[in-house]
Amino acid sequence: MNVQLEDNTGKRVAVLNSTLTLIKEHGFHGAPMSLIAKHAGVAAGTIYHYFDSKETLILELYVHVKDKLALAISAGDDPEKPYKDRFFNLMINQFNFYVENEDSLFFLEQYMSSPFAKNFPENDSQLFADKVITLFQYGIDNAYFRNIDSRLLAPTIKGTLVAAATFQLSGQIVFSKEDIIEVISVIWDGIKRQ
Amino acid sequence: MNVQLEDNTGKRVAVLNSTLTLIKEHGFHGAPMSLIAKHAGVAAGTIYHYFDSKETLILELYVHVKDKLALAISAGDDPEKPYKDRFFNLMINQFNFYVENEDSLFFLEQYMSSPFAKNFPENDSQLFADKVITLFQYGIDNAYFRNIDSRLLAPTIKGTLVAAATFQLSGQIVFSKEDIIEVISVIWDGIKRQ
DNA sequence: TGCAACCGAATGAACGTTCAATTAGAAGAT
DNA sequence: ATCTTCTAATTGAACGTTCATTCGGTTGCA
Repeated sequence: MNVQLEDNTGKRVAVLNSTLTLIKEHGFHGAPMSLIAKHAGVAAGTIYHYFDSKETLILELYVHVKDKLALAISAGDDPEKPYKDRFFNLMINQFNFYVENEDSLFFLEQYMSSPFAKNFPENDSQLFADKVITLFQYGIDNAYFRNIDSRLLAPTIKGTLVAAATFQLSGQIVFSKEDIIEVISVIWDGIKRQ
Repeated sequence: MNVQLEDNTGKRVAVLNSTLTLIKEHGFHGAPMSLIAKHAGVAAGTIYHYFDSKETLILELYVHVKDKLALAISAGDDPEKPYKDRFFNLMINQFNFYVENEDSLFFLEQYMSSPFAKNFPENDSQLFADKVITLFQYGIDNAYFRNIDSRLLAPTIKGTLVAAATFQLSGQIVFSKEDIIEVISVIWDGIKRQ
C-alpha cells in the first residue's frame, strides 16, 4: 500500500515534517540535509535509509502533503446534497486547510512553480485525484459550469483560494465565515453556467 | 533615474537576461554564477561589478521583470474609454505578456512563492504601482467591483490569468481571441458588482 | 545469530565570492 | 595629433565554505 499513510510516528514522517517546516522557514535553499536531520532528531545518514536522495525526499514530501490536503478537502462531502453545497463545502475545507497548514501551503506553491512540477508531472497524489478531481469532473459532466476548458477550472479556483488564505496568513485580516462565503461566491459566480 | 530602464545593451542587462533564461530552464538551483557568467559572455568577476551578491542580482531581476510587465500591461490604455473596456484591455495585455515571455512568468511565480517575496516586500516595481495598481484603485473607488477587500482582487485575477497562460504554454491548447475574452469574463463576472 | 535501523565523521564536488592583474577609454596636458 | 594619467570595466584563477552523499561501524530487536 501507500507507505506515507502508515507509520506516522516513525522517523520517516519526522524527516518529512522537518523538511516541511524548514522549507517554510527558510525556503528550498535553507533546508540542507544536515539541518533536516538535526531538526528531526535523526542522523544525517538515516535520511538515506528512507530516501534515495534529497530530490526524492522532496518528491515524496509533495505526495505526502497532497494526500493530507485531499483528505482535509473531502471531509464531510455528502453526495446526496445539491452540487452547489458540495462545491462550497469543498472550497471552505480547502481554505481552512491552507490557513491551518501554512507550511503546507507555502511548500505546495513553491513546489508547483519549481522545475520539479515540470520534470515529474507523473509524481502526484492518487488520493487527490480520487477525492477532488472526481467531484470537479462531475460538475463538468453535468454542466454546472460555464463552457470553458475543464483543465482551466482547477487552477483558476486554486488561485483565488490561495490568494485569500495567503492574505489572512499575512496577518492583515481574519476572514469571518461570511467573508469566506463571499470569496467563494466570487469563484462560483465566475465559473457557473450563467 | 532608474538604472534598469537605460543601457539595455550593456553587460548588466546581459547578465539579467541570462539569469532569467537559466532560472526558467533549470530553476533557482540550476543557475550558478559561473553558468550565468558563461551564458552572458562575461567573466564571473564582472557580475560583481554590477551586483553586490547573487541575492541582490535576483532582487534587481525581479524589479527589472516587473517593470517590463508594467509597460506591457498598460499599453494602449485609454482613460477616455469605459472602465470595463480598460479592464479587459489590461487583462488581455497581461495574458499576452505571460504567453510571450514564458521565462518572465516562470521567474515571477517562483520569486513570489520564495522567501524573497516575504523577506523583501518593499523591493518592488514603482512603475507597476503607478500604471497598474492605480487603475485597480480607480475601479475600487468607483464601485465597479463587488464589496470584497481590495487587496484580494489583484491576486485573484492574477491567479486566473496565470493559470490560463500556463495552460497554453504547456502546449495543450492555443487560446483564440474569443477564448481569452471568455477567460477574462470569468474574472469579470466574478468580481463585478452584481 | 542475523538483519534492519541507525549513527556521524569523512569525502569530494559545487558554489559564491574575492582579488591581483590587465585592458579600455576618457580627460587633460603638451 | 600625440603622449600621459587616471579611473572604470573586465578577467579568471584561487579560496574558503557549504552541502549532499557515503561508508564503516554500532545498536537493538526478532
